[in-house]
Amino acid sequence: MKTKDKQASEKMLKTAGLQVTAQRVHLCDFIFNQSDHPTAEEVWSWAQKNIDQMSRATVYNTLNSLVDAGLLKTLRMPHSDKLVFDFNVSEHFHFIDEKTGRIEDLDPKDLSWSLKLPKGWKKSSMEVFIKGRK
Amino acid sequence: MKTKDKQASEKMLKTAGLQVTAQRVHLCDFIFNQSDHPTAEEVWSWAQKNIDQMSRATVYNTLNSLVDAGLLKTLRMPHSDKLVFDFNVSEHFHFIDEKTGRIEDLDPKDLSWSLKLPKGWKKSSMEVFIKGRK
DNA sequence: ACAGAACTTTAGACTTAGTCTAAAGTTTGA
DNA sequence: TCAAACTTTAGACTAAGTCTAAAGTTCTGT
Repeated sequence: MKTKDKQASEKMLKTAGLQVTAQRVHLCDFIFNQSDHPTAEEVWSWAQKNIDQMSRATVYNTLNSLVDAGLLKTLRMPHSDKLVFDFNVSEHFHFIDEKTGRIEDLDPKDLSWSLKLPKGWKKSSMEVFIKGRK
Repeated sequence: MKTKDKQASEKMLKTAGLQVTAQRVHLCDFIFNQSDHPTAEEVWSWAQKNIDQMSRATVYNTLNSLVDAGLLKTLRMPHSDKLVFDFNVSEHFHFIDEKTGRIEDLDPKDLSWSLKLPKGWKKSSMEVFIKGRK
């Protein structure tokens, strides 16, 4: 791991109020610098190959801590039973390539919408998945 | 099961090109007349209580056959790891009540939207989940 | 109506993704 | 520096769903 990436991960963890541990720093480096919408199992399988000591529970604990700290969001895709993690935590939508299953971010500016909910219902968040081909 | 419901289920199965069996007729009656966005496990637990002979595999087989035949759609909700079945197969969107987890259909007329995809990308379908409170 | 083919159902083993446990190790802060 | 708080670990466990192959049911052609 590059020194600057290591330092960036450490800083991010600290800023988020999380303890800095070797395992978390390694995982953050992968999640934020080397992966794209990874599933938990992808993170775990990377960790098994690339980190000497790392248990499955630590992977899941770390992912959950990062979500709780607001550094990651979880997505559940209509086409798969796996939980997906997204380090883009600002509002945006997702495109799923039907051929490859690959997930791409869509700029929220590219979807304009207006919603009329029944009286008294209040929207707090919104998920949009576009399926299609490239 | 009411005679007219039984006949309706039989007709629906036939029309869809599926063999009519006692198990499928029972399950269809529940799915189409007595449930609302059920999960597979809800269907299975209903079946255990209400049908003498019914294996878990039959519940899943039947649900999958109904999906293949276009009579049901599957949904994967962002907030749950369970597959949900929807007998409303026409275009519509979903509202999830944050308090209860309950899923409500939204009339597609109540969400107007326009999407600008990158050159060459083609949308084939779209899922929208609104989370909020009532 | 009958035989054989095709399809469906069954119990229970299996798989996959993820959680839990409790003991050992690490980090923090007075 | 020491204790409290937090984190990691291996592996058992759980939940949701799939698979298997044998037995049962329905369909098709005559």
